[in-house]
Amino acid sequence: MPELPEVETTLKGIKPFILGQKITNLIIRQPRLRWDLPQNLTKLLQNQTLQALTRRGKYLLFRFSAGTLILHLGMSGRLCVLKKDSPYGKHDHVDIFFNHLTILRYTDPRRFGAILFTPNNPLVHPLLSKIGPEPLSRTFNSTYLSKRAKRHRLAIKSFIMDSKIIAGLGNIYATEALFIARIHPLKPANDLSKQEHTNLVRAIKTVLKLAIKKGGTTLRDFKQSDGKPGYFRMELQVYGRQGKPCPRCHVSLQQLRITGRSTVYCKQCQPAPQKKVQTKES
DNA sequence: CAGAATACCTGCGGGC
DNA sequence: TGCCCGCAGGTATTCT
Repeated sequence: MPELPEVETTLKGIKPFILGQKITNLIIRQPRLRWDLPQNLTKLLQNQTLQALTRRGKYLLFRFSAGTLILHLGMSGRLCVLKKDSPYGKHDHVDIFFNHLTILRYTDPRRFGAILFTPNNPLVHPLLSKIGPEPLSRTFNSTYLSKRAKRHRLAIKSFIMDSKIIAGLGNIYATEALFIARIHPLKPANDLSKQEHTNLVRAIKTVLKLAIKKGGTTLRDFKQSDGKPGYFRMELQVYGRQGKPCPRCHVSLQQLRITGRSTVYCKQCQPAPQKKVQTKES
């Protein structure tokens, strides 16, 4: 469910309903997520007014005077805004009540998500301190990418999915960006040319911006306050389309597995990397 | 040290 | 219909 654009969509969807509002209560039905919820979370948040809601990578940051709630949606997490007394389901683990009448509900079947609290600057929290630049910021550029790639021989797809290199890029968008940039996902990161780095940076920004734009249309779901999640529908060019024709050249799309993650690419548009030949002399 | 495998959970679709 | 298997948008932790 949540890659960077969906987290951004979630943020935009819930923000107008809860910013400046005061937390009156919490209902915790399931405290066991990736890590157990803080024991005293209700006490920490009670009577706290939401001062700011921001995003860092795939983490949502809810700032209060006492500190910051750090929330990650994991693989299957969702947040939605509901009216009080809305019926809850099996995986609706946490309800945060604002002004007695609005519920911010956290739903997560797989419970890979996380909810943490820090009294300090969240950006120095161990989970956030090592995250790379935001892909849509100016600091994420080809100079940065080629500099970081120099030391790494691993597949470019794994490289750009490393949050220490870039914040928030997941399997779908890594796959899509490599297709757009016409780079084979297995190409070693330090074998990319300067031009390829430039193309890849541009492709990442393009695909994320477009996805966020499309996610914007789902904001209506949040406004309905009816418990429906914000769907994120978009036109994926290659992800999940293995065996189907490449949208550019119509050759059948290939699938492979890179460090456990399914990867789709076009063998014609994304030519296989040159294999390095080991010679006796060198 | 880089990079790969593993672990955490539930649900779903396909094959039998 | 039901069981078993593999797979799923993430990432910290453990291993080699």
